[in-house]
Amino acid sequence: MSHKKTCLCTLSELGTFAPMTDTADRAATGARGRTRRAILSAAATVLGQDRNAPLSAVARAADVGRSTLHRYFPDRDELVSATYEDSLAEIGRAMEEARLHEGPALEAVRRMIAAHIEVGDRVVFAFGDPALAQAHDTGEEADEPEEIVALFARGQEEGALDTNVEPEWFVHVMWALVFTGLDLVHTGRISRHDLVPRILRTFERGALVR
Amino acid sequence: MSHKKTCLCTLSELGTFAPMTDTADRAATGARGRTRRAILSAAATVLGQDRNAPLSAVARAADVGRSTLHRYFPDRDELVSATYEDSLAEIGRAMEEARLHEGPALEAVRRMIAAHIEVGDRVVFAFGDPALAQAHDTGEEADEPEEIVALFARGQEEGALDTNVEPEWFVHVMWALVFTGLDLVHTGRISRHDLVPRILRTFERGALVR
DNA sequence: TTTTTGTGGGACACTGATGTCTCATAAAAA
DNA sequence: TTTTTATGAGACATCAGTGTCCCACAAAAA
Repeated sequence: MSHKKTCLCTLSELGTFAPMTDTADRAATGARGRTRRAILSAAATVLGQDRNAPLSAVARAADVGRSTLHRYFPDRDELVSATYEDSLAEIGRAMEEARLHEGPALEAVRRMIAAHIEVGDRVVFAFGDPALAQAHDTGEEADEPEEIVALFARGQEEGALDTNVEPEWFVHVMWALVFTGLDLVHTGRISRHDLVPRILRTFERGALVR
Repeated sequence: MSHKKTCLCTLSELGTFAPMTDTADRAATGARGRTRRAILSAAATVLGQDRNAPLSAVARAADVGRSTLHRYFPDRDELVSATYEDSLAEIGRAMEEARLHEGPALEAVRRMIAAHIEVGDRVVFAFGDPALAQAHDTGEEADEPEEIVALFARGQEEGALDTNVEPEWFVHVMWALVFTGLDLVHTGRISRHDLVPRILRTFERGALVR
């Protein structure tokens, strides 16, 4: 405590860490956590719409100063990374609630699509840009989430889904419908209420009348 | 001809127009037209992938100098406008070849989707960014092309397509599948050969097995 | 109270993209 | 040939976005 002002070296940075919670882990504390979540949420929304939006736009949407944003995420890359990971976590939570392993696969698919719409902003951000998924995850995995592919595969095994295509194709088709649908809602062409049933109908039965 | 060097005023710009073809219309002449088309084609491809790509990237893709690009299209907006109009024209030509008014609507839809894939780069550029269509066209029309909406509507009247949704919905679903499919081809996940049949199958019959 | 923490507002230098110009050089037309 | 046309390369000023600092202020904790 006595070296606070006498120390000229980079130890002054310790002042930034010391106030952290005793558990010494991430900044989940009241004020810090709230600000952090506000920034991550705003980032997903703003950068999901326009990947090249200026950071000032993110700060404005999060209702924080640009200084504060840089204080939490030093540069753009770190913000994007953190937002990506946070989005995956948020989506994962929604998937858990959808209980993908329970009941018939077809009904699980319906719950999953509805869950995707609920966390639409995160989905658009995380899966809307192919370059993102490939940049993170250390490039080892495919960019289609395991559990989703598995669910579609189960649907095929149960004889409910078309087996003429790979389950990965269904993942991308679902994303495409979700992106398009959310965009139509944003631009006010269709109501949010109609979105899920419409996507489900088209996804399952296509455009043909029977 | 005698005022070429003596004139100091902006009439010197006439030197740029005088060499134009006698018909005094657009620059469709050999060299000029070729360069112009090369730039427009490259712009559709590059800007379709990344709307914020630097103009130097467009110039490189078109195999012209950045100076030349600016000579044809003074600023970014003019390039985008010209590329948009050119893309619409190119797409329109593809639609004509598809003969949307002939035969059963369902078969016309199949020809139309195949035609979209053929001019994929233009489709991605022109219809991939909602803001584009809304910025041009003097904002009066809807951004779904008349003829395409009409074709889907005809499909509904003929009893071939689902009448529970507006024909405009089909337009966006088709675009979504085309964008996704082309992206999967670009990233080498599926072969170009399989693309059209796969999109048609999913678009018409959906994911359900029957 | 005093001290610590979180914050916003500027000011600043730096960088990449942009748009304008000039000049030299080929190719095409006279 | 000479003249015109189309082009690429480079220099240049400008601008928006970025990242870094510093300072003052308010809320929370001591």
